[in-house]
Amino acid sequence: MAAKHVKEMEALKEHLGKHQLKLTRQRELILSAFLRQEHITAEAMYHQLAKSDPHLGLATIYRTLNLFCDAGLAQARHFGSQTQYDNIAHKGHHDHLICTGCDKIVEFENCDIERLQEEVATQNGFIIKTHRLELYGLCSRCRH
Amino acid sequence: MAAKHVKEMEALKEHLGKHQLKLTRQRELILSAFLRQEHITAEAMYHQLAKSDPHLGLATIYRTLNLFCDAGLAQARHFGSQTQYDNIAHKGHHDHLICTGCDKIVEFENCDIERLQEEVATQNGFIIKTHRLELYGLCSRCRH
DNA sequence: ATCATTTTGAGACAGCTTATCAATTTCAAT
DNA sequence: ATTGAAATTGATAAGCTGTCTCAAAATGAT
Ligand SMILES: [Mn+2]
Ligand SMILES: [Mn+2]
Ligand SMILES: [Zn+2]
Ligand SMILES: [Zn+2]
Repeated sequence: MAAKHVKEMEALKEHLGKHQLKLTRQRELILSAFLRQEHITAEAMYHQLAKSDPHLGLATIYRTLNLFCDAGLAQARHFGSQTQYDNIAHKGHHDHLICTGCDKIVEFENCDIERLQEEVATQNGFIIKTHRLELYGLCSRCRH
Repeated sequence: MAAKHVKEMEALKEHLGKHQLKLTRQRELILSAFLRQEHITAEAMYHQLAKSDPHLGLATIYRTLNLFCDAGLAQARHFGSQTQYDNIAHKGHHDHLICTGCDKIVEFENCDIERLQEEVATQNGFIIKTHRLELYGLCSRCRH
């Protein structure tokens, strides 16, 4: 319990230190809840945490998840109308397959695609900083 | 002038006919303005058309651009916070390189990437219906 | 020309996220 | 341990993009 998510906590503390930010009870709480998820929206986390912490504000959730993005622990992804915060703390970069039938999300990684993306960028004089690749379709179960 | 965009106009009329919709002055006007663009937001088109047609409503622009999507002339893409309507009337499918410095958008097409996407989907039991691939970075000019 | 149906324009409304600001908390310096 | 400047929080207002509402106008089949 005490040894859980220590590395991520250290990463957060390092970011806080570099930017004159403070470690608060809320930030610790939200971090530990966030690290249990694969992807989550601010709203979903708000309702989840409200059970044990009814006074935690939605704005604080948003602020904190955005802070995690700055710290490199999370990545904001716009699936549909809401922002999903993706837990990339102990996962590398990855992209997503999204089932439009049941909203299932599958993560994948493909070096060949990444390499071709770089090629395309170079051909056009660009240097890629980020990218988004989302494949929308039907999973095996929803196909029927 | 009169022979411009005839094919797209016919495509629109065909769609209207099939769906009991009517051809209006506004739809003609918005179509001809839209076909001059590569990508445009509803807001941008609203301001552009307001010069010659101050009473054209923003809701009408949205409705009409969405109609073009249904008719296969346009495709909605969510870059950042706004929806860009992409003129795909006489272009096939394509993806985008986006400069975060100057907002320049370069279109590209890469069959190898598309093929690898299909592979990834198949491996995971998915059948792709659509996808989005956006590469964000700096163009040659903005790199300095 | 008639008239049922569709469309329009203006503004209200909705969903998601950020800004505001007084009160509280943190933490470095005593 | 106490102090106090600076950062943070929570409640809520505001912002932004896009859709809905509805009375008035336009369309087009007859
Ligand atoms: Mn993910
Ligand atoms: Mn395009
Ligand atoms: Zn599914
Ligand atoms: Zn640029």
